[in-house]
Amino acid sequence: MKLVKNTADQAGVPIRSLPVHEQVYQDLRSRILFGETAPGQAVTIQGLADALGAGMTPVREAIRRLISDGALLFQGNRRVIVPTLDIAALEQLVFIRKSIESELARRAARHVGPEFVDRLSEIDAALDAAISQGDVPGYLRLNYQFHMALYAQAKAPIMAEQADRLWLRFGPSLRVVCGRFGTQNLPDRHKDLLSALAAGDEEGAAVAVTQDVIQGMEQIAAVLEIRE
Amino acid sequence: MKLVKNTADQAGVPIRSLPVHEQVYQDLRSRILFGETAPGQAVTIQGLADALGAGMTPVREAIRRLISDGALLFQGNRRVIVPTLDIAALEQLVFIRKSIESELARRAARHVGPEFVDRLSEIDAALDAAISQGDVPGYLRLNYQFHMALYAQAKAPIMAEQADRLWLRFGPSLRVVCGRFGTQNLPDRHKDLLSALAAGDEEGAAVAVTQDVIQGMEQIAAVLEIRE
DNA sequence: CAGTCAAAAATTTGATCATATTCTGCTCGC
DNA sequence: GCGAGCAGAATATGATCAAATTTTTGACTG
Repeated sequence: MKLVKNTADQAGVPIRSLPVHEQVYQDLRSRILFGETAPGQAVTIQGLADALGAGMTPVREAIRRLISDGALLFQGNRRVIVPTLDIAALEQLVFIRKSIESELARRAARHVGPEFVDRLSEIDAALDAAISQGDVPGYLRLNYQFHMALYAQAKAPIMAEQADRLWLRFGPSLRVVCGRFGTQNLPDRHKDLLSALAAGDEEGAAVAVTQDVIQGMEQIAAVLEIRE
Repeated sequence: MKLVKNTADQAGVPIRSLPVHEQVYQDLRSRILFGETAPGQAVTIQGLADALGAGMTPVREAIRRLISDGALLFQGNRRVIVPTLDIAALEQLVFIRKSIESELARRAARHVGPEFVDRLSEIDAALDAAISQGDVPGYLRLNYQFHMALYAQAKAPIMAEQADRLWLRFGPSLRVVCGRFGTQNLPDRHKDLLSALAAGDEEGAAVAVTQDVIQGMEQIAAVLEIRE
């Protein structure tokens, strides 16, 4: 797979060609976030460079960013892996997520308009469809998209970025959960959230998100405890 | 300034030579954190490479990491600067810091022993000395050291890392505050914290840290409002 | 004739790569 | 088992190309 260096697309509209290091970053990030690279799996610079047809300098930069994001772990030697969650890490993630994401929901509820609720509902409908079809990758992507759309509405970019980064830490494990339990018993807290948003109920939105966070993390915890 | 490539120090003890990109990262990080590079100031890859006597690849990696940390800002073109805080950013930082750092204090209080309180007290004494001598860099470093030592004791590495990263965002502005107001009117909330810790009072520790956070952020806010 | 704006050259800086070097872990023979 | 050497992978450099900024220059107008 060769990355193109495009200054204009075929329609003649000048598309800002992203730097290669940015493309590699996005690519690798999404692979990790949606569990395509499993926890524990090693990531090599040369392997990635070869796979993406890029030089090693951009790959190197992408990997450093992802290490800083917590999406990759630099093991004292020169080895880089996708980190494996343990109970202690998960417990900390729950605390931080509850604090930040509930506040983001609260703030988003302050800025919603009807068109926004519609858009979220659309995503949620697609999400339900993915669940009933057992489409795990689709579920993971839409769930992420749902939350990020919500947080973008909060008009608190720094908080939203923090939340976003946290998803990189448990994303890989979420995939493992779905691989083990399927998509059937994924209760959906999003309906509560949508009605709270439609009513402009800040606290209701905060509670709904908190519930969603707890529930998701509990599923991961269940898998972790089995593995012990 | 040339970075040494040491496999052993002069005493013969094998010292693990850090990779150049790591050295550059540490160096630049501490410069930003303690305000040696002012907010708004541009950071160039080649400039840094020349200044540190390093190649551009390691410098590049260090800069990417710091961008991911929020310590540097990548401006759409290819320019990188130390970001300038605004009120909205500061408000978000206050919220996150209160949530995370108060919890870290709570957890640290659970794990303190007398020797730890002693060590913190030592740092605090040095901090007082720096304040009374008007030693701004010393104050900034010791204050950071005080908080990080506390958070390390909480046995919650992920939360501590999040907190650490946030300091990179307001550190540069703290320096500006001290440059404007000096070190004299820096009230010190650390005494409350120390006695709470010594008493094993989790909530007391949490409150003390929250107060410390609020007070520090208010000082920055005051400067921001002047600048408007 | 002077001032201003714009175009173009020059310089600075960023992006990428190919390559040399060093380090790590592993294997094979003793 | 244990140590030397080997394969592979990471680190780091400098060269090269491209993009952006700055400076220079020149023409046109008032």
